[in-house]
Amino acid sequence: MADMSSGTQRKRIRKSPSDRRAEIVDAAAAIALTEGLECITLRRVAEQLDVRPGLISHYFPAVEDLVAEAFGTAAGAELNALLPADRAAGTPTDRLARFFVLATGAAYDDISRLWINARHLSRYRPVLRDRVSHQEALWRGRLEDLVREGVDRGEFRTADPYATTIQILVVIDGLGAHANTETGARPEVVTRMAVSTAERELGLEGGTLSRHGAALDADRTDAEAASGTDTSPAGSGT
Amino acid sequence: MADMSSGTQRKRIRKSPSDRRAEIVDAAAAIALTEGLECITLRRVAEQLDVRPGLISHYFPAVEDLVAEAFGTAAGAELNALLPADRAAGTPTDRLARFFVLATGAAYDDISRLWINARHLSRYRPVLRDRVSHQEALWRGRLEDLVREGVDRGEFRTADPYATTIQILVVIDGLGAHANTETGARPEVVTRMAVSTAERELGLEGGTLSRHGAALDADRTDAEAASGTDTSPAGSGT
DNA sequence: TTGCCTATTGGGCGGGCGACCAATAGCATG
DNA sequence: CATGCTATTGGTCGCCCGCCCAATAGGCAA
Repeated sequence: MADMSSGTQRKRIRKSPSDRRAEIVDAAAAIALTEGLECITLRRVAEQLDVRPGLISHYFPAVEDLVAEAFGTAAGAELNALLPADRAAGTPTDRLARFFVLATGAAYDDISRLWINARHLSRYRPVLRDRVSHQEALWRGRLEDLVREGVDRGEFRTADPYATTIQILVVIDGLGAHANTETGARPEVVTRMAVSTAERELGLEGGTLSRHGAALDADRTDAEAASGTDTSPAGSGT
Repeated sequence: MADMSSGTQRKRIRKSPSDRRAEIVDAAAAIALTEGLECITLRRVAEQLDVRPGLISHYFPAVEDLVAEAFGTAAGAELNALLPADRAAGTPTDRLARFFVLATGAAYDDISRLWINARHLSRYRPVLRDRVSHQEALWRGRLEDLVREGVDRGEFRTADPYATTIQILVVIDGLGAHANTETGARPEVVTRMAVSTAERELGLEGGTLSRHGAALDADRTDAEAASGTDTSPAGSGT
């Protein structure tokens, strides 16, 4: 215990490459969500993990790769939260309603910000652009599967599940576009645009999804109140 | 003509502050459109105008102000191109149809990119954020006026012109979100989403705006073929 | 316990950025 | 033509960035 004052010489902690790598990606993903993708710098990530910048460089010789990886992790985690892959989580209608509840609330703003961020940065960073395209395909695919399942079960009705899926996503993107600038409140009709589009394109009676959503929202709120909020994807401990 | 080889010592050209300032803003706006807002740096703008970086600094002590100004100029010019302020340019239906032709074509991609760029950068730059909000208000206002005029003339039918306007803009934003990443073609239904939304929300028969648009598009193409493309806002010489 | 492999450190290099300032030279004015 | 105002220059400063590399020390295996 020679020196316990300021962090003059932290004891080195040696981890397995795979653990360390995962740790770095997670830290970068957390930074991406809270501060933005351009804040993923060698020094910033290193500081977060309390290691030296060179170490980050060692695992990611090119930072752009880390940025892309971080985005993929964050977006992927959110996708799993919004549209769980397993089919046991309720009827298509229930799951779609849940999706809209989560993707329309103010809690989705961080994700909107991330998408705007990534789509813009894609202009300059090819590796990230590929990742963004990949994630877009994943989101689209997951939602399209849900739509098709609903059609198969007779809950939804659409001639072109693919086109319907894209239309829903376009509206969601449009609603999220203002996450960094919006100030005032929007008319109810606008807030409901995503749900309305889905109901219209899926041949559902107006209000169907909203009603399911309201019920699910109540459940979700109750669960959170009882067990603490653990819906967030990456652990942003302090 | 003593020295015409490398630019060893360019003759100074002295301009009036207002001229120079405008020149700087225009150059910055051009850079914003072609390369992105983060490429508006003292050195880059100076190079474009063939002056020294210090001069830019002199007119804009804080670069952020120049960035905001440049965005405002570019976005404002585009707005005037899409939705001319004067009411003599045809019936509301015609003008709205023209708007969609211009705002949906591939030529609009640069503008989409600019909006994505600005909305993202707004996260970090307050001055820019204010400008973006202001431009959003202008676009919204201009479109809303058109909608109201159409309602007054009995061409459109909507209970809430404001909400209708926002819905149209949300769809346009959603369609433009992928300007940096999109690769393949989209289903026709998706491409037509903006027009469809407008027709639905304005109580127009399906296809009304498209038909007007097709006619206008033909005219526009003819005119361009005859007189050269001069629809672009900022002169990007060379 | 000893030794080795390698994860980790510490430091340095070049580059681009915004900001600042004293010196210079256009150009209108008299 | 001479003079003065000021638009413009040229250079510097500090900051943060990505990238690279030789030296160091953690911790598992022998």
